[in-house]
Amino acid sequence: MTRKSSTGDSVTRSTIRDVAARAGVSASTVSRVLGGDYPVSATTRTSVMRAVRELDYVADARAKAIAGVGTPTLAFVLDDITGPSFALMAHGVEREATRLGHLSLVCSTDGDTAHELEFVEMMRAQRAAAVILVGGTADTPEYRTRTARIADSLASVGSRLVLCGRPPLAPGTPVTVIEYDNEGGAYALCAHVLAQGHQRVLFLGGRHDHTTAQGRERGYTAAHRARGLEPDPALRLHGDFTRDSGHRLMRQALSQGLEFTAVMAATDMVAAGALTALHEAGLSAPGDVSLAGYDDIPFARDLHPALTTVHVPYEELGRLAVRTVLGRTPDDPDEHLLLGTHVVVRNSVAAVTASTPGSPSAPGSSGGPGTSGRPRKP
Amino acid sequence: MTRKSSTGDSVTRSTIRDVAARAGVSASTVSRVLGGDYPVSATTRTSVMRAVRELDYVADARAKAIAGVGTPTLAFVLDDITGPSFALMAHGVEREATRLGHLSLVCSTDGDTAHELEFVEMMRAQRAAAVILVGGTADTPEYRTRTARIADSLASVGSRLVLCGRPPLAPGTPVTVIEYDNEGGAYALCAHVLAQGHQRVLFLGGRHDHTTAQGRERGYTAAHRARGLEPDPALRLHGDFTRDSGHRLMRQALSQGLEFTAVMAATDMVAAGALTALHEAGLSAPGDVSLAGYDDIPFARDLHPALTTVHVPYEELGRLAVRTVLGRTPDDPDEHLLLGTHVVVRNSVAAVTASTPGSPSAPGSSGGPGTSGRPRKP
DNA sequence: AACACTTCGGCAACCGGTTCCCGTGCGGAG
DNA sequence: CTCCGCACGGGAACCGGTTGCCGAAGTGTT
Repeated sequence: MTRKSSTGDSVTRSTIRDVAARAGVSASTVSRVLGGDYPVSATTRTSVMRAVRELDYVADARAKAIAGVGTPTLAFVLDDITGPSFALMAHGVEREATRLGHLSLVCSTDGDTAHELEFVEMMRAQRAAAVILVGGTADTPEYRTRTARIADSLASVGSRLVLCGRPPLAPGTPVTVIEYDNEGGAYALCAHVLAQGHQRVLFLGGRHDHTTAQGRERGYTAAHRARGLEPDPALRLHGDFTRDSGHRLMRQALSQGLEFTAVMAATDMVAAGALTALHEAGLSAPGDVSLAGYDDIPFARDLHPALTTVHVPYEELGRLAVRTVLGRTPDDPDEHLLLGTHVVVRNSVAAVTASTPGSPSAPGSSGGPGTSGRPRKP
Repeated sequence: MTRKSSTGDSVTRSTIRDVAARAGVSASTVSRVLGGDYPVSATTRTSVMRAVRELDYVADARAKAIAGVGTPTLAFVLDDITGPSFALMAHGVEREATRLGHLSLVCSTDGDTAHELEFVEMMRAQRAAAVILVGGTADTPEYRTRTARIADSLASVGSRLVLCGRPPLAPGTPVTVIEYDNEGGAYALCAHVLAQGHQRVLFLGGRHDHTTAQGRERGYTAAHRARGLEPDPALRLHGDFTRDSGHRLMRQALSQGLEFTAVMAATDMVAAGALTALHEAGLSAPGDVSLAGYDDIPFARDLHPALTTVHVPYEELGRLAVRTVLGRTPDDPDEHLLLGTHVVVRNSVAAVTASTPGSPSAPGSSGGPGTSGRPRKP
C-alpha cells in the first residue's frame, strides 16, 4: 500500500477502482453501493463499505460533477469582505448555500472591475450554478454593457448572474436582481432629521457615480423637497464608504467653516469616522451636531451616542439571493426583488434647539458648524 | 445549434469537440491551441481561435482538474465571517489565494463542530489543496483527536490542514500552524494597565475552554504576578466573544457591585459591548473606569474613547497561512509560525487617581464599580 | 420440469478534457 | 534523387467517476 514512505505514511489518493479491487467487485458496484438507490445484496454492500472505510475513500467531487451528478457550487464576488455590510451579505449567501447543500466560492475585487471580469470567467469555467455580484458599483454605460455581456455569457453555460444590492440592467438581460431601497430609506431618515427642526444637514456621500450613494443622495434631496426645502449644494461632500473618508470629510467640513446642525452619512462607517472627527474637534453629538448613518451595522449600537440609522436586511438579502436563484427553472421570468428598509432611532439625532450652538472651542479647527440653527433663506 | 429556444437563445454549453468540429480540426488540436506550448500552424490557430470566440467557449475547469491540470482550490472554514477579525483573516486568505491563482471556498460553521467535520469531508472530496481552519476553538481532548484525524485524512488525499490562530496538535500530526501570541499580547496590555496604577482589573473573557480566551487570560494573570499581585478570581467573568456578551457581563458586574477601576476585555467586540453598558449606567471611560480591548479591529478607533487594545496582524496571518501552505513540498517538516502582536495605546485607559470614583449615580444598577482605587491588601 | 420473473453484478460507453504515440507531408542536405 | 528530420495533426488511452444494458443466478408458478 505504501508507495513511497519517505516520511511516515505516503499519499494514498485511492480511486473507486482501488475500492472495487479490495472488495472483490467491479467499480460499478461500488458506485451503486455509494449511490444508494440501486439494489445491492447485503453481503456485497458490507464488504464494499468495509473497503471504503479501510481506504478512507471519498469520491472525487470534480469527477462526479463532470459526470453530471453532485451539487454545483455557487460563487459570490464582492468588493471587500472586510466591510461589515458586505460581511453580512456574504454570511447570508454562504449560510443559505450550505443549507441547500452547495459550496460557495468567494472572490474580492477590491474595487477593481478588471478583477471582476476575470473572476466571472473563472466561475464560468467552474460551471458555477450562479454568480452573485454583491454591493453597489460605479454605474457607467460601460459598466452596463460589460455586465450585460457577463450575464449573457453566464447564461450560455447554464449559469446565472445575480445582482445583489445593485440596480437592474436593461430589460431582457438574463439576470436576477435583489435590491434594497436606498432612496426610500434615505428619504425616511432625512425626513426624521428634518422633523427634528434641522434645516442645514450635511450629506457625507460616497463616490458620486456609485449606485448606492446615488440612491441615498436622491432620498436626501427628495426629503428636503417634500418639505419645500432645497438642500444647499455646498453641503454635499463626496468620498467613499470608508470610515477614513468620513473622518477626512468631516474635518474638512469643520475646517472650512461649513454651517450645519446635522450630518447624514452615506454609511455607518462614514458616520463612525465623522463622529470621531467631531469628537476630536471637541464637539459632541447630538448636543452640538446631530448625526445619522445608514446600514445599521452591528457596531452602530456601540458608538457613543448610539447611532440613529436605517436598517438594511443585509443577511436576509444574501439568503434571498441564493434561494431565489437556486429555486429557479430556466424559463422563469427574470426576477427583480426590492427589499424594504426602516429607520432605527437611537440617540445620535436630537431636536434642534434655539440655542443649538456651534463649537464652544474646537481645537485645531477654525470655526465649527453653524452657530445658528436658522440658516439663510432656503 | 438551438436545441430548444423557448425563451430567447438557449443554453449552448459547448464542448471542446464542438469547437473542433466548427474549426474543422480534432479535439486534440483545440486543446493544444488553448494549452499553448505545442507547435500549431498559424492558420489552424486562427481558425480555432475564431471558433472559440464564436462559441464563447471556456474549458471546463473541473474536467481539467480531473485530468491533472489546472489550479486546485483552497478552502477556509471559520466560525462566522461577520466577526471583524475573522473577516480580516478571510480577506488575507482570499487575497493571497487569488494572487497565487487559486480559488477559495468558504464555509462558516457558526461554532458547530459537526459542521466543521462535514465541511472538511467535502473539501477532501473537492481535493482542495489545503483546508484552513481559522480562529480559536474549544480545546478538548475530543477536539484534539478529531482534528488529528482530520489532518491525517486530508494528508491521505494530498491535501493539508492549516490551523490559523489555533494552537498546534500533537507533534507528528501533518499540520501547518500559524498563530499569534495571545498570552504575550495580553501580558503587555495588562502590564500597561497595571502600570497606570490600577490594581483591580476586571477580566471579561470568552468561553473558558476556548484557546484564544485561555491565552489572553494567562497573559492577564501573568502580568499581575509579575508585579507581585494575585488577581481576584471574582474579577473574571466568562461569556463569549460577542458584543452582547460584553454588554451583559458588564451590566452584571455593575449590578452585583464588583469593585474594579479598569476592565480588560478578551476582544474589542466584548469591549464595545462593555463600553455601552458603562455608558448606559452613567459611567464614563476612562474617567470612571479604564477599558482595554484586544484585536485592534478597525472600529476600535471609533469608539469613544478610542480603545486601547492590542494589534493582531490578522490579515497578514491569513496571507501567511496560504503562502506557507502553498509553497510547501510534501516532505517539508511541519511548520509552526508564531506572529507577534503589540499594544496600541489610545484613550480608553488612564492613570488611576486618588479620587477615581465609582458611579456618581448609576441608574438601574445597585452600586457601581469600586469607589476606591485602593483595594484590600493584595 | 420448463418457464417467467426478479435480483444482482459486470461490461462498456460516456461526461469533458489532456497527452502519448504515431503517421503524414514538407523541406533541406548529401 | 534519395534520405532524413521536423513540423503538424489525428487516434486512442486516460483522468475518476456514473449508468444503460445485458446476462447469470435464484426463486416461484403451472
